[in-house]
Amino acid sequence: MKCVEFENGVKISPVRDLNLAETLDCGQSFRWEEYDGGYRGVAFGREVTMKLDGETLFIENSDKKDFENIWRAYLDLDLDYSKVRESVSRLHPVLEEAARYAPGIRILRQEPWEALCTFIISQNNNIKRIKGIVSRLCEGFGERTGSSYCFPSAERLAPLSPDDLAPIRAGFRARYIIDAARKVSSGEVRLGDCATLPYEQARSELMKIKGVGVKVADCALLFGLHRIEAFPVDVWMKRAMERLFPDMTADDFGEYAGIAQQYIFHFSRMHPELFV
DNA sequence: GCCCAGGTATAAA
DNA sequence: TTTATACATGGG
Repeated sequence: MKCVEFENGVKISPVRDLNLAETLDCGQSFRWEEYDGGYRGVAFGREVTMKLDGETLFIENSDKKDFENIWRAYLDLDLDYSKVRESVSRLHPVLEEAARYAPGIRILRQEPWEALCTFIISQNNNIKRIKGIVSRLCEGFGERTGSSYCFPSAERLAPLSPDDLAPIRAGFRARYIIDAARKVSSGEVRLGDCATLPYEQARSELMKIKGVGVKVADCALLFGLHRIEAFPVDVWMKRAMERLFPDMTADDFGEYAGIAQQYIFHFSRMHPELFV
């Protein structure tokens, strides 16, 4: 995989098993928008536009250093997803179909705090509205970068009260966001340690936060701390499990459970009629 | 108006 | 231990 700089960014090739729409707009990050034939968004304080032409990935408004420090890991480019698909496809024929349906899904390595916070917002909510709330949160409290705003840090939100978040219209989740910000910034919840703690302990650590149950904890672990063994089960997955995998439990999905879950989640969203 | 949305806290059985 | 309900908001 080679990375070379051009006027306004970097181009990387070859990049296989990546589809930007499937990866950036499949319900794991809520901060990417279609823009000029690609996707524009902010992560780790950098606003970039990503475009894909065949097996060449263009990251505009970036450089070699940021690619190595941020985007390489963000897009999980060092994991061979062709092998992952082979592996999970062996588990179940429906999983094979789901993986073949969206072979360009990759699990993002997002900022842990952003993943935690956005999935707190996600509870009993829909993706369109989650995006709106997250966008207002960034515009209202994040620092500017380029034409957009960074995700506000836990330290920035910790001194606020739930009422201060009224403008973002997060509803009952506002107090959960503040509780999370306080516990993360004070170190009462050691978010960084959740990358290496045993899985059950990492889950418990996050569930010290009000409004964080098993689903939100698993999403934060999977999308923010790259614990790909985490297996978030939401209402869709519950239905999919009952309907399509009645003989399997979360443990049967193996080391790539989180990735398998995302194939199924995306597939089930695209084919809701199969999940009545 | 009613129902639902990448759930969880709380109370009651 | 399991099951029912409220929760804020907005789109269908």
